[in-house]
Amino acid sequence: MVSNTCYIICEDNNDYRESLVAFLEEDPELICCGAFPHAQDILNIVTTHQPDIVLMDIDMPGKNGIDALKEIKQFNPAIEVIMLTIFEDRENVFEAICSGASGYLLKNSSPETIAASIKEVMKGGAAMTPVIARKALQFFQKPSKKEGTFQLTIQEQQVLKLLVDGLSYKMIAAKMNVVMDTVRYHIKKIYDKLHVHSAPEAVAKAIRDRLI
Amino acid sequence: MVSNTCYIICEDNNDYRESLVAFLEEDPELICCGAFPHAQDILNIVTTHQPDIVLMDIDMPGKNGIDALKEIKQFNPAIEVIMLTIFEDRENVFEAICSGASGYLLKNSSPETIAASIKEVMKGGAAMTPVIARKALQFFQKPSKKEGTFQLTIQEQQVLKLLVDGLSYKMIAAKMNVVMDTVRYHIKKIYDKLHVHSAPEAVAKAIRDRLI
DNA sequence: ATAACTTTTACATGATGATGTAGTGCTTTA
DNA sequence: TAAAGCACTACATCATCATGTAAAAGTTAT
Repeated sequence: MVSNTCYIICEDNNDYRESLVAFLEEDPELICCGAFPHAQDILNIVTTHQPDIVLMDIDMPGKNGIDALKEIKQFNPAIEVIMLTIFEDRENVFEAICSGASGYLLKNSSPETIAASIKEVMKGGAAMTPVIARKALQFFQKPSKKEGTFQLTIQEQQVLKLLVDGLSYKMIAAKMNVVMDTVRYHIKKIYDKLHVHSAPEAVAKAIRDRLI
Repeated sequence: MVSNTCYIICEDNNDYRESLVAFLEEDPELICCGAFPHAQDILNIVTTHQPDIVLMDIDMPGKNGIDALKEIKQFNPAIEVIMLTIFEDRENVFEAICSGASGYLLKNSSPETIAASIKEVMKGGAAMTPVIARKALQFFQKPSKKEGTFQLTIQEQQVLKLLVDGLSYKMIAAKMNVVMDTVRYHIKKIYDKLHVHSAPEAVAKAIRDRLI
């Protein structure tokens, strides 16, 4: 069973686009069903050409590749998108990944790598160079106790966790087998340490700073 | 300039551990400075053997690999850790990545792949099979409006955002140029839609489901 | 245009939360 | 051992929140 993959490419550099397509033509599994110097009308493009996968440049005149990516994913999440770009800064990588890109390759990648990446993505994998992967991972490696966990005691951490889970003072007290006043005591100290003055604030801070 | 890499391995399967080490011995750049069938005393191990990188199994008798990973990273974030395991479920991958693993490989990876991964990590990259990478990426591809944004109206979204920012009803009312009762009205509806009964709960849900 | 719905406002009330003061008991440290 | 610090408890008070009912005002649809 031969499964061919139909791809389109949006890339404003004519030389790069054409030579990449020319290379990929060599591979019988990869079928180019469209090559465009922009992503202007991306939704029309994908409805018309029905690609399995889109190779998308970021920096293009008119609509940029990340906005195009968002439109595609909103329109049909089943369409895979690999970003193909010269930018490898945190912001672009983060934006692209969060918006649903299945891969992020630099343009200086070899065409062989790009071909292999397309196939990996079609097999349910993600395509990234190791350095990009590292950047991606760093996004959710908790900088948690970056400020030293705010020095919360065990009980305070426990109370905070239960607070984040939406429990009332009364319920927290029950869970911890203490009296409500004890819970108040701990919560006051939590507020002081987190520099907040209400439960919603504390919860937001706890989650965002990954204290819990 | 030859830069040798010193690694240790924690892996309870003797055959696997020994054959992997034997293979890696072939590579003059990779120096095994310790091989252990457990991670029991991991902090002592790393202080004694000073590895650049640790290959860590997850399922081991005594201390599991993820806990060991956490200890290592807390002790010295400069030590790279590659998880080497048979588990590729969401939870383990997520835990490992969040705890600072620089790589996550399956044990059925070829030893050549493992050797290459060690070198990639030492060059500042991350080591993951494409499928693992895909799982990792999915963690922060916003499932945002997975349940249809909970159908919050514009005002409700606005109120929710301000609530998450820690504002009181009074402050929210002022910001939105409405009376406090209006804020109450919206908040009640938000609670109904989110199936919660308090501000902390709403805030937690909003942040976790990326509604804001 | 009228019914149906949404948004805004008002009023009321019981529950919960935020904060302060203070006393007891236990552990740590000088 | 005395001082200091932390955890727990108690009591008090005012503010804020959660919820309900209800009535204008504005919108949408038939």
